[in-house]
Formats: sequence, C-alpha cells, structure tokens
Amino acid sequence: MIATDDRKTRLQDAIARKGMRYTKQREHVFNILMDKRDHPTADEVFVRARRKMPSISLATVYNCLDTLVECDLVRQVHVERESTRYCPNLSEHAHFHCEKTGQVFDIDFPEAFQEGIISQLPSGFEMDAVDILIRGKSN
Amino acid sequence: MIATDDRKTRLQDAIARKGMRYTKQREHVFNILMDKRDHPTADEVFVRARRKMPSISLATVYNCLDTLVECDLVRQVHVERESTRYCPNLSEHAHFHCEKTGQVFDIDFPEAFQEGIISQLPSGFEMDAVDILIRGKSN
DNA sequence: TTTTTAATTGTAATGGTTCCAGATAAGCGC
DNA sequence: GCGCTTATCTGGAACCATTACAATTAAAAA
Repeated sequence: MIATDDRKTRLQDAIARKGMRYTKQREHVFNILMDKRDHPTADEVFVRARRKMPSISLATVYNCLDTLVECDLVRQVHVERESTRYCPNLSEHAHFHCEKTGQVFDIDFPEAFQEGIISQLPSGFEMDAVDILIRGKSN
Repeated sequence: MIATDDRKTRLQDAIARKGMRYTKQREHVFNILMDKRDHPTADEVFVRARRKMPSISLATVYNCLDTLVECDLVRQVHVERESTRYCPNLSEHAHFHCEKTGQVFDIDFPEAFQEGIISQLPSGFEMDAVDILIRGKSN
C-alpha cells in the first residue's frame, strides 16, 4: 500500500498547497484517474465513481476534475469538440486519437520538440503550454 | 478581379470534385473566410454573412462551413472546448491562442516537424493529421 | 464542540451545434 | 428556355456537455 499512500500524500499536498479542502470525493475521483489511465470523459468518471460512491453527483465529478486540473495533478485533453477527457500523465507528451475506436493514447516526444516550437514563435509571443493532437488510426 | 476569379474557380473546382452544387451561400461564406483570415467562429461568420445576405440562416452557415472543410478548402481549429473556428490557411502550421485576448494566430513551423512527430509514433499507429495548439500570451 | 465557510448535491439553465420538415433553387435532360 | 429531380436552404426544435444556482452537508479552524 506504499504506492497508494504516496498517491494520497501527493493529493493532500497538492490540495493543501492551493488552500483547498481534502474530501473523499476528490480522493475517489483522483484514484479513478490513476487506476485506469485511459483518458475517460467526465461522464465515464461519473459512472465509475458511482460504483463505490453511489451518492456522488455529476456536478461533483465536474468540480473534482476541475480541482485536480487546478492543482496540476491532471491535464485536460480536448479532441475536436468532443467531451473533455482527463489524463494524469504529467510528462510532456502528445495525444493520439484513433478515428476508428475513439480511444486516446499517450505518445512521448523528445524534450527538443518543445524547444523547437518555442524557437519558432515570433517575438512578442510567450508560450505557456502546447497541446499536440495526432489524428489517425491505430492497429 | 483576377485574384477573385481564381478564388471562385478554386471553389467551383473543389465543390465539383466532390459532386456537390455551387451555391451563392457557399461562395459568400468562402469569401468571408478568405477576406479576413482571423479564425472566426461559425457565429461570427453568420454575423458577417448577414450583412450582404440578410436571408442566410445560421444552419446554412454551419452547412457551408462543413462543406468547405469537406472540400479541403478550410480547416477547423479547436481551442479547448470553445466554439469551433475556421482557417483558410492550408499550409502546415500551428495555432497560437492568446489567453488574454482570445485571438488565434497562425504560426509556421518547419516541414521537419511533421516528420519528427511521425518518427515518434509506435508501430501500428498511422497518422492522418496533427493539430498543434500553443497556449500563451501575445504582445 | 462550536463555528465558519468551502464543498457537495440535484436541478435548472446555457450555448454551440445538429436535426428536422417544408420551401427553394441548382443543374440535368429535353 | 422549361421541367424535373433532388441537393440545399431555412427557421425552429432538439441535443448534449458543461455551468450556474440555492439549499444541504461536512472539513477543519477556533
């Protein structure tokens, strides 16, 4: 259970750092994302969350996900204008969206990439983050 | 008027190639995108379109934009889950979204970039297109 | 333990987009 | 040019992810 303890400590620290409160709903939603890293939508998280916490509401799932994003524990993934998906992988990576299955995969890319993009920015443009979405087919 | 004629011919060819019909609504919407390349939303296009064609409907604007995308004359730009924006720049480029003003800018990037991304794909992943969205501040 | 107030809950509202059914008009063959 | 077929246009209703709201609950500070 050491890994789980680490996870909990990490969540507690991140939430405390923002001066927010630790709740069982936030812990539950965070665990769902960490347990199965398949980029679920808010609604999918809601379905999973209700299994062990039947009283949780969809609004709370949205609130918890927003909190996790704000605490830098989770990133949002936007595929076209489909439902927002959530990704607990914080390393620099791109997302691959399979047009056949609708699945989203993480694709690592070299550090140099980010640098390369920054070097292309005209002066006066300051970058905060890049989202790279690759569309295609897998398998 | 040579430039405008070229534009019209290009639109006619692209639409004919798909076996679709040339309509004044499609021409009008295409001209709006070509005249001011500022990545307008469907609603912004609707507002501009009504100035010279008061009878055009929002549904038609959406239909025309979809047609132009399908005919490979225009690309969709997705910024988070905001309204879809439309871009008639067909060369390889990234989009920069200014978090202060909400504006979207085209950022060119070297050909090699696309290659670099493809080379990072695990086997079994086939790429159709990449969307690169840079978030930050301009000016 | 009490108090304060952030977080949760269920539901209503929002906004971009799509669907639908009837009216219109491309563009084909004559 | 004239009809005819059917794609396209139109206005409005429907849809769905997300957000807003007001009342209730529960962290966690005192």
